[in-house]
Amino acid sequence: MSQQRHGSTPGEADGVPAFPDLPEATIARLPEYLRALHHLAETGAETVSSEGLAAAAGVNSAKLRKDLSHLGSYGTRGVGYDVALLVYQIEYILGLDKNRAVCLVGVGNLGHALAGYAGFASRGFRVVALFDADPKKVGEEINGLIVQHTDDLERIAAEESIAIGVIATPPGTAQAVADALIAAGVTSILNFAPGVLSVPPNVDVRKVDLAIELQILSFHEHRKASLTALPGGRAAAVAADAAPGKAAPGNAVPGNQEAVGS
Amino acid sequence: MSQQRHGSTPGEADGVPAFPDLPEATIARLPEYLRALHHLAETGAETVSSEGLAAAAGVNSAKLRKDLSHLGSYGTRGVGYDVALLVYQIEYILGLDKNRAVCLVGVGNLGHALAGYAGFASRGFRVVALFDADPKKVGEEINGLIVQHTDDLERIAAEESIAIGVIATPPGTAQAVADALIAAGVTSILNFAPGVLSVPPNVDVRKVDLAIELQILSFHEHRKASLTALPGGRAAAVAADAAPGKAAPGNAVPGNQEAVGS
DNA sequence: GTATGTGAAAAGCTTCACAGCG
DNA sequence: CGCTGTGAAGCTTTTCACATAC
Repeated sequence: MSQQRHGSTPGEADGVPAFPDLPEATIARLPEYLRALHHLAETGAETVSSEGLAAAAGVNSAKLRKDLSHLGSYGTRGVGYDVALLVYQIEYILGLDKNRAVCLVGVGNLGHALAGYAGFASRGFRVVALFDADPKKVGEEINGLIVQHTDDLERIAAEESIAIGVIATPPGTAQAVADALIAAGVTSILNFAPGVLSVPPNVDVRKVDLAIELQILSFHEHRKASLTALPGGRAAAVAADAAPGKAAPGNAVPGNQEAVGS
Repeated sequence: MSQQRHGSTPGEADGVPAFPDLPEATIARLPEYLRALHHLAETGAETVSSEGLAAAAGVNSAKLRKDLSHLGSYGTRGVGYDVALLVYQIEYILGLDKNRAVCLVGVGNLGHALAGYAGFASRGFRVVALFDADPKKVGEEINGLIVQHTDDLERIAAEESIAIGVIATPPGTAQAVADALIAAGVTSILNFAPGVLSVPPNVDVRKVDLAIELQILSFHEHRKASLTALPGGRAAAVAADAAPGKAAPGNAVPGNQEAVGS
């Protein structure tokens, strides 16, 4: 995450738009900005201020401006940002103009739902193959796709030039699936199976663990309860709404609400 | 996110174990440590070194030690950590001994899968109620629970003292559902619907957006491609494995793999 | 006048490296 | 001697506040 600068841009002075190296925290927020922008575009807005977009995305405006400044200067002082232009720029940076092929491994409870998840298709991702190790599931049709056996995963993933593999198998088989995906040339994996995947450094893994999310919330419940239940009673009230300037709209647990990843 | 200090600990000098205020980043990793510890316990290990546990959880050992040091000193120098003791301590801190009641709103594709997700039950969370606004779904039985109408959400959630509400509705109704949950006294929400929820400051929200995860991966695909495909060819190789010290095992996109929250 | 873009300060998090304990 | 616990250093991210441009 720090290859080329930009400004003292080495090489590539001509056609190719030098790839800016954005902070990870910024990258994780761009999709949320994009969603907010699409929403604004639907309501007919042509421009939006950093204040307005920040509110729609649930972040503060200084952060938003700094994030966008990393992409280049696409705002107009005294006016705001051009919605359509910004949509285009963010989609370009995120590589969403590429219509990437996704495959999904593990068609259990969760995998089944993911296979039918409209949010994927509506954002430039095509689910092109489904796999499962269970012979009973192989052959089943879900959302227009036939479930194939994981034995064929490596071959088919390579043939279809899959860009992103989604793992929704039980934990025990996740590593083997990841290995097969990687062997087929996949370099991005979204992992729903609990546990850590071991992958070479050029492969990006993102993990979503639903139980972990609940456990984090449980911690906060525990914390709130332990403050409220204090004997004496007065500490409860104090703690419950300390942080006076903080009564902002729409956020709470900080490392989240916008930007899951991280 | 910053109510009580600790150190100049007010009140509570006796029985109640003053609640340590852990860094958010640490909290987000505790569940992963816990999973790794359970796994170790199953294999019969009684103690584990920071090195060993760190590897199992996909973090580096210094980070792990610092995280655990926030809970207190539960390790033995020269030996390591007692697995059972550490499991107990982490479960206590996370409040997992409380068997919290969870309700799930929106039994569509994804909600249906979540209702049957074994990972919830196996971690001290009881799904006690399902809701949907669609009359066709009300009355349906999923995993032993009858789907109820969202009109009754507020009343039932209050009656059942729901601790955590999971929202898996379409984006348009998520805010209304959140409002109803909050009115019923729910102070923790896990939101799968795209978009930002507006909640009072005492309510914690965590968000999981599957499309955002894919978009972040798409960015990294785009970045990798733009480095590899550079004309001249040599810059490609250089960029592809810059960051020499980074060839670590089992991780990649940093803000993630362990600790989604983020 | 208004809102962006950005240096500089502050806060938060990670890594280092080693003192200290078992 | 090995491994934890932890100050201190280094890095990333957020926030502030204002010069700059429209």
